[in-house]
Amino acid sequence: MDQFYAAVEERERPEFKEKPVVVGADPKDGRGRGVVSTCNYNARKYGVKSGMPITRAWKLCPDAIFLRPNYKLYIETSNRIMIILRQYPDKFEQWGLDEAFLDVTSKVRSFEEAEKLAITIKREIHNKEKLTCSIGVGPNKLVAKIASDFKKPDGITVVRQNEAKEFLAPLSVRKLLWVGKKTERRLNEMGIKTIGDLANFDTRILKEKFGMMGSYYILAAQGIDNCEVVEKTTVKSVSRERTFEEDTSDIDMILETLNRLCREIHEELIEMKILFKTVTIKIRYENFETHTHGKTLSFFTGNLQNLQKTSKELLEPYLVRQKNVRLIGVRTSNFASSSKQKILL
DNA sequence: TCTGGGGTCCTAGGACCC
DNA sequence: TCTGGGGTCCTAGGACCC
Repeated sequence: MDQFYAAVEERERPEFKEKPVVVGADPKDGRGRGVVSTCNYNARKYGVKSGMPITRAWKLCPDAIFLRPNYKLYIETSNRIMIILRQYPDKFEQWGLDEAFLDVTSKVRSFEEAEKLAITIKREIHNKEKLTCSIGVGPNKLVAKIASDFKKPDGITVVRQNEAKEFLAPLSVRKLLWVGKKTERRLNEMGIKTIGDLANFDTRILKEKFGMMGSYYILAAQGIDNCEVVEKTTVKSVSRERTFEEDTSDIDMILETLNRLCREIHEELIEMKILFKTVTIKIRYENFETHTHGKTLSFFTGNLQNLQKTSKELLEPYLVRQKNVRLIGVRTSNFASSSKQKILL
């Protein structure tokens, strides 16, 4: 979907359309914490981008409309879009709230037919939801995903297998899936800037330096990706975290927040009928130093007091330091279904 | 620039079992 | 004395995704 959160907000409030819209944290006149989730194209003209600190966005474009994300609305919209998409492929994989992979291999006979199908899908989404999206058609997930990003907004890009290598070669390595900021920097230091550079690089050295991912990058640079389109069905962890409005040393307040995060997790686990065995806390100090500390119990539980007591015990050793706290978080994992498992409290 | 929140997966070390 | 090999599970940190 194109600038999904911002586009949904514009749909609900058409008068926003002509203005820069930034969805994310509250900028609080330049003292706010957090980042930009999504912004519309009018805001991008000022240099605002997703992931940017909200204070920076506020400096770049103080007159923009700054909105807090309305996740309920985005999730509902996303769910309806995913229902539309599911009609078309053999295999379907949702990717976040606003992206999806559709394996249509057996539904079409050629890339021309695939492109027509892409047009049909775009039209249906636009008719039903008044939103635009950009679609990539490719021989595998990797190429399709990069192609989907090639022409935005409201674009379609088709890349056949025999065109894939040429299509990728001039693009930055950063465009590859699983090449983030750190890997990009490491590759750049090795003189690898584009996917073409990567395709021509010594495979032995890449494997040596990047392990399993190295092997993936080598194939990816050739336009090869054997990953299946597979729906992720089971949840592996449920977590909550909170950045305080100001760094704090108020232990009562920190522990109160911890209890609240535990309650929120507990409610979600009950709804999902899930028991957990592992609790992990997270703490970030004012200098951004971050630690996690976890414990696996000897039994599965869904009990709120267990969660609160365990997370408090895990967090306490980190609260004696002479440093203000920026963030705390709680995560539960190692799940069993409560309908199958014996419940121990 | 001053860095959210919800996730997944990988790595490396260590404990422990037979 | 100086010590194998297969396996599982746990822990902490980090990179990456949207």
